[in-house]
Amino acid sequence: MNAEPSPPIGFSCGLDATLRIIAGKWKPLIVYFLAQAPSRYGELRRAVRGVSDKMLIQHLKELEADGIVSRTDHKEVPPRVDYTLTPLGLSLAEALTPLCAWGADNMAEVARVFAERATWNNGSG
Amino acid sequence: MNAEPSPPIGFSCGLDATLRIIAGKWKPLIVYFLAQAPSRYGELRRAVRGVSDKMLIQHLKELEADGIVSRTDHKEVPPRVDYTLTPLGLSLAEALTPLCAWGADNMAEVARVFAERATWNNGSG
DNA sequence: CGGGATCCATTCTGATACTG
DNA sequence: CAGTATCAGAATGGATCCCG
Repeated sequence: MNAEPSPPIGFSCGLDATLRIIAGKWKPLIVYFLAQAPSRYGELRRAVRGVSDKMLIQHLKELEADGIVSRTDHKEVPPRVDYTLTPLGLSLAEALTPLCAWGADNMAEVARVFAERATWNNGSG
Repeated sequence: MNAEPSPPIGFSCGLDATLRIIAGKWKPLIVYFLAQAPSRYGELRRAVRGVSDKMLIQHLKELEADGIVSRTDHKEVPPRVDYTLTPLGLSLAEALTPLCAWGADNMAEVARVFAERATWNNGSG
């Protein structure tokens, strides 16, 4: 093999630990959005544009198991479920803020890079 | 489908843009490590524990195409190649700092959560 | 040392259809 | 409205062999 067998819970640094929590395409977005607004399932799904029901539910469950989000089922009909951040989740969302700022600050740059990258992919016509 | 067709380059927020860049299991680690030390290929591979040659090279190329890292081939023998952050990459690394701090601060919590999660998986039935 | 190509298995993600 | 089941496809990663 060409990589050291990594220990199950050993983190190389704090960032490594954080990544275990936010690994998943939509998790950072879910956490960050929840920090800005109280959110029902449907609201969340509209906010995190592009996510499917399957992934949203799956990530929500994992985030809940990880102590980042808290689920409240109001047991009404029609169904109403609220997702909110735990204190731990809130602190994580705050740590995410600089990334949001970075993206906003360099959005033009990022968009340009991805526009170029798109030209490679459909170069076939 | 069950999700709105998301526009190719439309970002819902700055975080969304950032995620396009650091999407990839090892990218944040690569960027963050590069911010701390000048790094040859081999050093990087040892630093980002668990990554395979295949993924490291692949992510490095993408990061280079995205203007985050810069590759310098010294054309020596034995081969020596250095990877460094561009100014853009450096600013990204700085935005990653709070996540590293969060992980360090909550490492015990994260480790505990993952230890519990491990018990589900090998509950042997 | 640094980099590359391939095969194969596992995991993650996504699209569709369905339920209460 | 909220959540679930199932299948298809892409990404990830291990192992292995190759090059300068």
